[in-house]
Amino acid sequence: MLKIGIAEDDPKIAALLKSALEENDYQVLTVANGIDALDLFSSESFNLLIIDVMMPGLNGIQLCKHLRENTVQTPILMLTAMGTIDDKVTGLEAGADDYLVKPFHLKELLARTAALLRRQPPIEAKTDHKFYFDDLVLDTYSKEVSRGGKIIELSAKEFVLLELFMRNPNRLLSRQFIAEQAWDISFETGTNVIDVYINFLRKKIEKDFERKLIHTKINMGYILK
Amino acid sequence: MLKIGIAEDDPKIAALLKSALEENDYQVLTVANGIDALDLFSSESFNLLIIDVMMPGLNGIQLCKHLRENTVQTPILMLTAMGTIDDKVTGLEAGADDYLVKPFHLKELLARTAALLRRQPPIEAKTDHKFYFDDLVLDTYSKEVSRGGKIIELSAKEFVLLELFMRNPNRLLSRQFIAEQAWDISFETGTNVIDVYINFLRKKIEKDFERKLIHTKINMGYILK
DNA sequence: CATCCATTTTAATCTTGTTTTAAGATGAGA
DNA sequence: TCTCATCTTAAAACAAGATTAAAATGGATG
Repeated sequence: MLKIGIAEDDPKIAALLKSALEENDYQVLTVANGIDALDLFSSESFNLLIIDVMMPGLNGIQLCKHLRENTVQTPILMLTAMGTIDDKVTGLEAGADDYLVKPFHLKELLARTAALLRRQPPIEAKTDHKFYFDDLVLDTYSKEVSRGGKIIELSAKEFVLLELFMRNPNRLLSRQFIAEQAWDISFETGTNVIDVYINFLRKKIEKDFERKLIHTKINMGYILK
Repeated sequence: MLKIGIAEDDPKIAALLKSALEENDYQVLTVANGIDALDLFSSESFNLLIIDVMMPGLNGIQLCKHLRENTVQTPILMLTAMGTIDDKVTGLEAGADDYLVKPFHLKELLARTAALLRRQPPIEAKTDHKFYFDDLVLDTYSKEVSRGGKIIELSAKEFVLLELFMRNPNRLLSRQFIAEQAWDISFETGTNVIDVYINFLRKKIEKDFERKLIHTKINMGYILK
């Protein structure tokens, strides 16, 4: 069952929303202020959050920002008071996915709710943006890498580095180039991070496999081939 | 400074994007319809184009196609309305590099913008990184050399030296010139590195083959012919 | 705020191969 | 034949990269 969290300080509106949504077979939890909302929405996982902009303590915008900063990805529907047109911009900027101006018809709320929930599985639709090389697959959306069908766990930096190679197959990449692209350093530092990370990558993507993919060209750089 | 062009007919969204991007130190130019966009994007050069699909006159897909036909290679980020999932496919087919479904988080826009800008044109792969002489091929992209289809492994210095010859076929290269170009030494040192490396090269690229390619001109230098 | 854990970076060592030096051999031209 | 430039080879000097461990960093958690 799909689970919806509501942050709304007006008890009448909160009750109205709750009953309307429950009638449509959603499971609903409500909180009456921003602080409680932050606690609840951060600790439990929801399919959708409905947040009122005007709340005592922590308002909807601030709440929204905090949640996004805590990497909460749940779709957020923002409820704004009429007249505050700029709330739309601010709300979206803070990380909301849609907004609704009060007063609204319950019908519209239900429609938008359904739309947002329907939009959740677009992760499946995002099957593009994959790079293939030999039996290695790198997906820039899910940030997943696999070789021969077997998922390989990479850290952020490891992923960025491998992505660079996958975007430039059969091209020799100098350390200088790699440093600029993956580490944003253009000057000469005495570091050997790149070597270390090449080593990390090799351990993860080559160790248990037959073919080597990342080759060293001494005094030149590395090449994926 | 990196320059971004935006084609968006909704002035509010356009302003929002502009200010967000400018805050991140991009230079931004906006146009409000497809026709103007085609004019501007064709005449001035940008590092990235952000194009809304829905626009009066010329829509984003058409604009994208026209630009690509005019050999504009700039990365394009397409903005599509919610729900029109197929726009994604159409957009990418028309030549866009990425797409973003409205409404979106500014954070995500900025992330994708950065990603697209970081990505350098892999189109480079197609053009002239290859030098040919007789049956010898030198590829500056992969740093590979082959003769008669057979791969030849060269060290960095050997490669640089051969590249010098391949860039100057049928030209007599003095030791002085070679020293300056390949070793960055302009003064007279008592070294014989060049002779030694010519010998290394000959062993690798001539030993197993019929025709000699590097010829000695006593008291003058060497020539590839 | 203190602690934990994973990630990222630095540093040091070891191995390997490249680059350079040096010196004797070869060969071309006078 | 003699001389000098070039070729060849081997060894020395050097630097690059692999690898490992340890230190620093940065979130997450209580």
